[in-house]
Amino acid sequence: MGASQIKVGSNEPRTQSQDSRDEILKAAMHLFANRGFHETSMSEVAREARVSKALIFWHFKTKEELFVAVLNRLLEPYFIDFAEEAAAMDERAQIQKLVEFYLLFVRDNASSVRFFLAQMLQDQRLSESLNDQVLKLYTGYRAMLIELIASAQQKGICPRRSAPEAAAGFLLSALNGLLIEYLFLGAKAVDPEGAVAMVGEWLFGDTSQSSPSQGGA
Amino acid sequence: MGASQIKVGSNEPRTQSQDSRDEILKAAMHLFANRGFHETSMSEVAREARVSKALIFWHFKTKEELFVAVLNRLLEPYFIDFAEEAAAMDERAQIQKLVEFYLLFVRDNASSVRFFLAQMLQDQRLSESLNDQVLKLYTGYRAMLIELIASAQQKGICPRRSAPEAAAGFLLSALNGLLIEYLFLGAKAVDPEGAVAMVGEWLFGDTSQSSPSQGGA
DNA sequence: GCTGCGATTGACCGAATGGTTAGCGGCGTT
DNA sequence: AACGCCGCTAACCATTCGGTCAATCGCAGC
Repeated sequence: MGASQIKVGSNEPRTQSQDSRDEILKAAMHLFANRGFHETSMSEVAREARVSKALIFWHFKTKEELFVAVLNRLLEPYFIDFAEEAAAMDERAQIQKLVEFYLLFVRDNASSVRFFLAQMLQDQRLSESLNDQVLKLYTGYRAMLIELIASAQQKGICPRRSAPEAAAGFLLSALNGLLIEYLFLGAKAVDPEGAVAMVGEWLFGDTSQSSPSQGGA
Repeated sequence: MGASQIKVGSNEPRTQSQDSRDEILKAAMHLFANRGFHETSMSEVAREARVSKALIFWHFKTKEELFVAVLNRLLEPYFIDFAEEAAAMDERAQIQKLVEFYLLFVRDNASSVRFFLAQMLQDQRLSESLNDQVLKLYTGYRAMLIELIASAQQKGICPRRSAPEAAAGFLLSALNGLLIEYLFLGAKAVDPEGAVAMVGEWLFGDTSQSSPSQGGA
């Protein structure tokens, strides 16, 4: 229905097909992320993308192929390099920056994080590639933490004497716990600042508490 | 097909209908927990329960009704009272027991925990009642932790000076983090003993490490 | 103007879905 | 022996699913 009329102001000459493919991906992202794989039908995607169902199958051979395309698209913002952000900081500041970064990212990408988590929990077969990539992210983050903690311990900044691996594992668990707490209870229950302060207190024996309130039942 | 011939030796006189209803619930539990709501068809349930599909609709009006029945059945083992288990222990032992209990429970009920988590993350409408009950469990557990920590602080056992709410929240987050770590990486990555030791170290300034190994890359 | 080709569509398909219905066997009651 | 009810089933129903196909549309090159 008049799809050829739509020519939103994009000066760059993209093939018309790229446009429709993108529209389909956008619609599929939205639907898959909010309803999951099995609960989303190709007809719904077609309707939301204002495109015929057959066109989707022209762009993507099967529903699964569309799904993994969506997965990869949603995963893109997850790959950023932290290195440039923490150029000349001491270990302690780097660790805290890392923690804050994790939590802010989760807050800003809550919907896709929720989607990935649910997807990996439920349908392991469909999300094998997803599993690999997430695991890669996870181990990378973990390795950075271990290195930072070990370095901090050597410099004597960190009084805690646990093995860096164990400390990093525990810290990561706490972060993941905050993640799911955030997913369920929303922003009201978790604030990055408080968590960062908590980590500082735990790892470095801090007692400076900038925000001493935060009671809850 | 000859279903009336099956008369497994059960001496107790339960109505035949209760038997079939139970068989259906068992099959549905298995299938729902391993595949989710939308991915499980009533015909599959019927086949696994070795019962006609119509009989399922005779016991349960709709698929959703069967589902919530399964939910409640799966939730039963989650309601236990901790009070009797920790009768005459000091706060520290109680806290550690509580932590150990949490982790052991997750390990022993991993499949249903995974199912609940995925279900709540994905389909909030269908799991409203589930949400309520889990939240109740959560806040109950949290309240116990808060009380124990506060009490330990008053007695001077716990040197950490954070607000009990904050400490309990952080501890709970760590536990939830261990939960999802366990769900993804399996038993090899998380051991309750190590976690309990870690908590002791964190909360009470312990340095006794009974199992000093456990390196990882 | 014709041709060729990438992009797009409506109509269609078999399979599976959640749910219904008419009826059947067995058993306790009268 | 007739009745009625409970437990149960095979067959059926409308709808929706993922996927296919022949037929177009628009446009570049000749």
